[in-house]
Amino acid sequence: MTYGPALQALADPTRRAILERLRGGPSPVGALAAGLPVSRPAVSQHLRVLREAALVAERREGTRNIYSLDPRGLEQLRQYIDSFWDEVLERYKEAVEQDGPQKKEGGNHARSKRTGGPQKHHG
Amino acid sequence: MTYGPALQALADPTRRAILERLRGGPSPVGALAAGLPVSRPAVSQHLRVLREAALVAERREGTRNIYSLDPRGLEQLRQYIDSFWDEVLERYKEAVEQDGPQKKEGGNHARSKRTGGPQKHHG
DNA sequence: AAACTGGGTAAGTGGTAACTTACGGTAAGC
DNA sequence: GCTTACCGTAAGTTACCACTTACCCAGTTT
Repeated sequence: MTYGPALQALADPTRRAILERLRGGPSPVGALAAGLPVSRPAVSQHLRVLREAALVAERREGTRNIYSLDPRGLEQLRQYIDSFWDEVLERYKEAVEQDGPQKKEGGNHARSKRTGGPQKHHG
Repeated sequence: MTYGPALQALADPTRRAILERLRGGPSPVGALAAGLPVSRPAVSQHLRVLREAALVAERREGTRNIYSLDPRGLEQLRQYIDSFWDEVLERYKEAVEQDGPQKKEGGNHARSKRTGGPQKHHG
């Protein structure tokens, strides 16, 4: 569970832009750089970081390197986030039990909608 | 969906350590700094970043500031990760359909275990 | 073989982020 | 009121990161 490199990789906007462009499918380096406001070597360096974080995978095809999204890094990130989710759920329930019934805020301090309140989403 | 600040906040190991310490429940600043290898002002600055990323919440209690985990930032992060998950699933299936049946690699190129292969985990 | 395409690496630079010490400001205790 | 905890902010320093240009290497084409 080495989520550190993945989190550090995702901190950079340019690297996130690279991942966004990979949503449409695998792509060689040149095509990636063509759609970004930085030079091709910069993209190469970013791809290296993303690869070491297991967020992208590399595949050689003749003279070009095709990059694609790698599930492994995303999986590690998801596990990291989810591990906090359980904690935050616990603390949130505590706060609700102590704070909700006392104040008359309608009792929906723990919102039922997905956005806005914590919610178990994985088994 | 402003996942940028949250991702940038989580890139720093010290900030992640602060969040780890908040797993056990809310805590004042001094207690947090006591368990970390940096000075108290440094922790204060980190808490500011975490607060602006909606990863922690602040509550004043007399002369001390109690910090706790905030669900909102985590929710945004989860949505961001999950948005990639769907894409990576699609690409992965494509790769398996094209690569798996042709090569005789045992057919388990798409692994069934949760760690190692992409998997739908949210409705 | 020579030329071309595609891409990773090296070296250098500017900006920024993380940390420190010093200070100021508010609430509690004697 | 004065002192003592608790904490945020200011100013300054250092280290790292993203980017650029220049260079080099592998594979393709004619």
